[in-house]
Amino acid sequence: MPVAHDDTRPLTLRDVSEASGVSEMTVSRVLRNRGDVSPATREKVLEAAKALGYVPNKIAGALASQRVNLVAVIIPSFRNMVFPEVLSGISSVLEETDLQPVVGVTDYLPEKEEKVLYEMLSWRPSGVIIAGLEHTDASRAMLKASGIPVVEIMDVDGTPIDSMVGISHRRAGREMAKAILKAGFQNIGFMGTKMPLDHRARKRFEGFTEALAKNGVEIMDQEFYSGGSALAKGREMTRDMLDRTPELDFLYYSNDMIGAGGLLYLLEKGVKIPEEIGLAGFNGVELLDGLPRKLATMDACRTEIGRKAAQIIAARVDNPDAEIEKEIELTPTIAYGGTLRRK
Amino acid sequence: MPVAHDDTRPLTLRDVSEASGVSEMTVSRVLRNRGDVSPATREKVLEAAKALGYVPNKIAGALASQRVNLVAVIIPSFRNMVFPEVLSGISSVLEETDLQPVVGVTDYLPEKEEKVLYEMLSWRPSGVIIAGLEHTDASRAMLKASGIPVVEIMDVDGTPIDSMVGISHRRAGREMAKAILKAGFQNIGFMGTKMPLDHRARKRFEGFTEALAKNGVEIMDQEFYSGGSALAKGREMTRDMLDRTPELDFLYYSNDMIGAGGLLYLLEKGVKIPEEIGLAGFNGVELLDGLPRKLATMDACRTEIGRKAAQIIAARVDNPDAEIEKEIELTPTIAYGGTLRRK
DNA sequence: TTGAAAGCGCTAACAG
DNA sequence: CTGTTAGCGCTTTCAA
Repeated sequence: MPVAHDDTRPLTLRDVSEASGVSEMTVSRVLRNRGDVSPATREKVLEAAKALGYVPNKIAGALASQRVNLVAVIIPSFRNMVFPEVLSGISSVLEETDLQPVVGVTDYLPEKEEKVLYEMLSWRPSGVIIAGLEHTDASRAMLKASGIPVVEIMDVDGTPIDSMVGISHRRAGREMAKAILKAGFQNIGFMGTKMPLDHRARKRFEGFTEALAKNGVEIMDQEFYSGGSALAKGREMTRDMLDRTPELDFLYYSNDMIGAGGLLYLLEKGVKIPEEIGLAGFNGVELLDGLPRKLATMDACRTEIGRKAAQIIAARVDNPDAEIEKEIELTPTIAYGGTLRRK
Repeated sequence: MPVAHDDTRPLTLRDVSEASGVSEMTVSRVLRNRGDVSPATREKVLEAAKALGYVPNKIAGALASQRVNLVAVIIPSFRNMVFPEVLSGISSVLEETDLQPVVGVTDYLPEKEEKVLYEMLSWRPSGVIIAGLEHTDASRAMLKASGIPVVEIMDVDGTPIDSMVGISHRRAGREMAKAILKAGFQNIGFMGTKMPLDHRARKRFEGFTEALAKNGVEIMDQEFYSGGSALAKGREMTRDMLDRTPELDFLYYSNDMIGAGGLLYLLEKGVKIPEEIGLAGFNGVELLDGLPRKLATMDACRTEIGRKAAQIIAARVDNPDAEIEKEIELTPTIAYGGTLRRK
C-alpha cells in the first residue's frame, strides 16, 4: 500500500534513498539490476520503493545515460488494417528486447510525416521504422543526420536511406497482370483509391498496366474513390463500372476491402464468378476468409515485414557495427481463391 | 542543406549558439517562440539551426521544464477496429493543442496493462487515457499517485479513478434485449467472444440476459469463440447454432464482424431476414454499409468518446483546477438496419 | 559492495 | 531584448 508523502510533487530517487537509508546511487543500482548490491540492501530498497509507489523518471535517466529505449514507428494510418498488422510484427520482436515502439501517424501527408518525424526524433529514439521510401528532403536529412538505425518498410522499389524491408509493389502488379492474362481474361477494369500520395498503390498500378501493355492489353476502364466505407465503395464502383463497360471480364481492385464489396455485389446479381467475371484484390486480409467466395489476392507480408524491421533495429542497437542485410525483399505469392481461375 | 559537423555526437543548443553567435538562452527562446526576441537575432538563429539540421532534445527540455507534452493512451488492441477510431477522435482534438498521444497496447491482459502503464508513467506524461474501469490494484495506485489527469474510457458502469467517458454497456445490452422483444422475437441465441477479460462485452451480455429475464425470456442457445477471422467465425457459429437449435428466431452477436458473417451465411442459405430470423450486432462499424443487407446494431460512440476524453485532458493540462464534468455517459442509439423489424 | 562528485542538454528565474 | 546562474533527476565515473 503506497504511503502518502507530503506534497503532490512526484517521488524521486532521493525519497526512496531517505526512506531506505541507502544512497541514491545504490537505490538506482537496485532499481536497474545493475552492479553488485548485497541482498540485504537490495531488499530494503525494493521495499521502500514499493511502499512509496515510486515510479522512476525515465526522462532524467535517459538524459543522464544518453540512452532511450524507444523505437519510433511512423505509419500513414491506423485505419488501413495493413498497418496494425505490421505493428504487431514489430511488437512481437521488440517484446523480447527492452525496446519499446512508439507510433506516429502521417495520414499519408509528407508534411505531416516531416512534423511527426521531427517530433519523434526530438525524443532521441534508438531507431526509426518508417513506412515507404518517399519522404521530403527535410525528412531524409533528419533521418540521415540522426545517426540512428533507420528501416524503411513496405516497399523496396527505390533506394533506402539506411536499410529497407518490403515487397516490390511494381512487381506485385506485374505478377497479378500476368496471372490474369494467363487465366484467359482480356477485358480488364481497375478500381483503386484516389490517393496520389499512396506510392505503393501507384507502383502496383504502374506495374500492372506495364505488364498488360507488354502483352498488348490495355485497361478498358478504371475508377478511383476516396472516403467512405471501402466495402460500400467497392459495391458502388463495381456496379457503375459494369453499367458503363459491360464487356469487362475481369476486375482488379487495389485492396481487398473494395474487392470484397465488388464480390458481394456480383454474387447478389447472380453473376457467375469467375466464368463471367474474374476478380482479384490485394493484401490478403483475414477478412476474406469469411466471404461466400474467397477473393483472389496477394499477400503483402505485413507481419513479416514488421518482424524483420524490428530485428534489424534490435541488432543494430545491440551492436552498431553488426553485419546485417540492408535491403530485404520479401516475395508475395498469389492466393487464387475462387475468383481467378481459367474461365 | 545541413552542414556536416565534426564527430557523430548529436547537435546541441550550444552548437547553434556558437554558429549563430547568440547565447544558448536566446536560441532556446527562438526555437520555442517564447518571449521577445528581435527579428534580426531570430533570423540568425533560425538560419543557423536549419543549416546545422538541429533537432532539439526534448528529453533535456522536459527535465528542465518539468513539462512533457505527451498523453499516454492505453488500449487493449489495435486489431479491434473500435480502438483505432477512438484514437482518431483523440488525435483530432489533441492536434489543436501541443499535446501528443502515445499509444500502448495491453492485449486485454491486466498484468500487461500494469507494465505498460508503469512504462508510460515513467515518461511523466501530462495525462492518461485508459480503456476500461477494471485495473489491477497496482495500476490504480499508480494512476492515483501520478498526480496527472486520468480519463477512463469506453465504459461507465463503475467508479472512475479520476474521470470517465463512455457508454453503459449494461444498459446497451438491456436496450437491445427490449428492442428485440418488442419486435416480437422470443427464441434468442447469443454469440460472442470467449474473453473473460473483455469486461465491456461481459457487461453487455449481463444487461442483455437480465432484461430478457425480466420479461420471462431466457437465451435458448449461446456460443463463444476465440481467435481466427471474425467474419468466418460468425459464419461457422451461426451454422452450428442453427443446426443445434433450429427453432431460434433471433441471433444477437457481441460484435458486428461476427454478425456480418452470420448475415452473409443466412442470406446465402436463402433464409428470410428478418421474417424467419432476425439479427443484431454491436458497434456500428462502417463496414456494415457495404453488406447486402444492413445489420441492426448499436453505435458505441467511439470517435466521440475519444474526443471528449482528449478534451478533458487538454482542459486539465491547461488549468488543473478547471471545473469539468468528471463522468460523461454517452447514449448509444439502435440502428435498426434491415434485420431487426417486427417479423 | 557502497558512496560522492560531476554533468547529461535544456529551461526557469532573475538581472541587466 | 539578451544574458547569467542554477538546477531538473538521474547515471557515469571514480574513489573508498
